[in-house]
Amino acid sequence: MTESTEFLYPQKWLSKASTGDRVTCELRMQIISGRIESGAILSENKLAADFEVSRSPIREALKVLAAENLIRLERMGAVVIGLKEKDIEEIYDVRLLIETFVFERLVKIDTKELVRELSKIVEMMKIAIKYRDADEFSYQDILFHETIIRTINHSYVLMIWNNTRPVMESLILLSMRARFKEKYDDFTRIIKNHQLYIEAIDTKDRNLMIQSLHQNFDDVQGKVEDLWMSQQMLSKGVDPEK
Amino acid sequence: MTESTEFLYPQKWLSKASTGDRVTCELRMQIISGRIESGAILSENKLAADFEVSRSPIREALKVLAAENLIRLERMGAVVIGLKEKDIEEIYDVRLLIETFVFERLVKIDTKELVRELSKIVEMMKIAIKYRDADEFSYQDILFHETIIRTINHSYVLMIWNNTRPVMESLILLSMRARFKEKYDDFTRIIKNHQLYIEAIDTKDRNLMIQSLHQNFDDVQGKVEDLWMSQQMLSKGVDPEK
DNA sequence: TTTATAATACTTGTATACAAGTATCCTAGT
DNA sequence: ACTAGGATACTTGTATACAAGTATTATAAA
Repeated sequence: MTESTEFLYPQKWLSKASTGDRVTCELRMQIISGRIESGAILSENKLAADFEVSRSPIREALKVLAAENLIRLERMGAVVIGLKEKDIEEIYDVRLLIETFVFERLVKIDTKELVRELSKIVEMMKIAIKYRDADEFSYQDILFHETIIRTINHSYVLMIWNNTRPVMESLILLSMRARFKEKYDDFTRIIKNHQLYIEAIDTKDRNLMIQSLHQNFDDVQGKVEDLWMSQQMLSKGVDPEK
Repeated sequence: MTESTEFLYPQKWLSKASTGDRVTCELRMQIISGRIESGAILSENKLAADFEVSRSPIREALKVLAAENLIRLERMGAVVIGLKEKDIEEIYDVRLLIETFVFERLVKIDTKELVRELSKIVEMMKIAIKYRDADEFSYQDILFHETIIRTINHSYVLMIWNNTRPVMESLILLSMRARFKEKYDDFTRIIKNHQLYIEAIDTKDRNLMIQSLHQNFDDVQGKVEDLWMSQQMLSKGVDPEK
C-alpha cells in the first residue's frame, strides 16, 4: 500500500492524546474521507505495521470505530462500512432530535451566560475565516453546538452527542477544508445562521430556533455534497452504492 | 474485599462471549446494583486479580463502562460514578425520544409482520411469568423494544439504542428479579401495557402510542423504586446523594 | 513540630508472547 | 480433471513484560 505520509487529522488536536487516540482519529478520517474504501478488510497486524505501533492501540481504535458504525468487527478482520449518504442523513436526524430536545430545556432556564459564550465562539469563527484556518473554524463550529448541549446538564443526551461527535467532526473538517478552497463566501452565510441560532436562544423564540436548525441542516446538506466531491478527489474509484 | 462468588449477570447469556464481555457485563451489574459503591476507585490490576484474568479484558471492560458513563477514567484509577436517580430519569428521556421518533416512521410503513413478531414476544413473556423466570422475562422485555426499533432500519437511532441498552438491561434485570419475589401481580399490568403498545402500532394510533409509552414510563418509575430497594438490600450503606 | 525531599509502591499505556481457531492453498489420490 | 485432506499462514483473544509517570510515605533538616 502506497501509504501517504500525510495525516488527515489535525495533529495539534492530539497534543496530549495517547497512541490509541491518534490511531482512532486518523483511521476515522481515512475511512470517512474515503482514503480507505468501504468494503476493505482491516487486519490488526497490518494496521499495526502501517502505523508502526503495536496491536494494543490498534485494537482500541477498532473497538471505538465499531461502536461508531464505521467498521464491523468479524471473525477474521474488520470490514470497513464507511459512510453512505443515508448514514449522513441519519446523523442529522439524531442531531435534530437532540437539539430540539435541548432547546425545550433551554427555554426554561436563564441563558444569558450561554449567549455570551456562543457570541464569543462566533467571534472566533470569524477570525478563523479571516485567516483561512479551516481546522480552527471546524473546531469552533463543533464547540458551538457542544456548548449548547452541555448547558442543560443532561448526561445521557451528552452521551449521545459524544457518540456522534467524532463522525460529525470528521465530516465537518473535510467539508470545511474543501470549502475554504472553493466556496469561500459560503462562510458569511454560515456565520449569519449561527447568529440566528443565538438570537433564537436569547429570545427563547421556538419558531426562530426551528427555522435556524433547518437552515443549518440545509447548510449541512451542502456540506455533504462538498464532502462527496472531496471523497471523489481523494479516492481513486468510489463506487456509489444504492 | 469479601467478594461474593455469585455472578449477577445471567451466565447463559454469555455462552459465546469473550472474557472481556463477561467482565464488562458483570462489572456493569455490580456497579448498577450497588455492590460496587459509587465513588469507589477501581484499579486494573486489582480487578484483574479479583476476576482472575489478565489486564487486557479488564481494560476493555473499563473503556466500555466509561462510554456508558458508569465510571470515569482518570490518571490513577477509574472512579465509579454509578446510577443516580437523575441518571435513570435521563435514560428514559432518551428512550422516549427514540421511541417517539421510531413511531413516526412506523406509521408510514407496513407493520403487519412487526405486530406478529411482537405478539410472539408477549406470548414468550407470559410463559416466563408462568415459570417465574425473571431473567427470561427481562430478555423478552428488552427484545420487545429492540424489535420495534430495528424495524425502521435507522443505523444511528439503533446506535443510540445500543449505547443505552446495556444499562437498561441491567436495570430491568435487577428490577424484575426483585418483583418476582415481591410484587408478582405487577406483571399482568406490564403484559397489558405491552399489548396496548402493539395495538397502537397495529392501528397506527398516535395517541394510544403516546399513552402506552407514558404508561410504560410509569411502570418504569415503579421499577426504579424497586431497584432502589434492591440496592439498599444489596449494599451495606448507600449514601443518598443530592 | 513542621516542612522539604527522596525513595517506594503504586498507576496506566504500549509492546510482545502465546494459544486457539479459521481460511487458503497445495498435494495426493481417484 | 477433480475432489478430499492436510499443512501452512493467517486471524483474533488473552496473558505477560516493560516503560514512564504519579501519589504516598518515610526520612531528614530546620
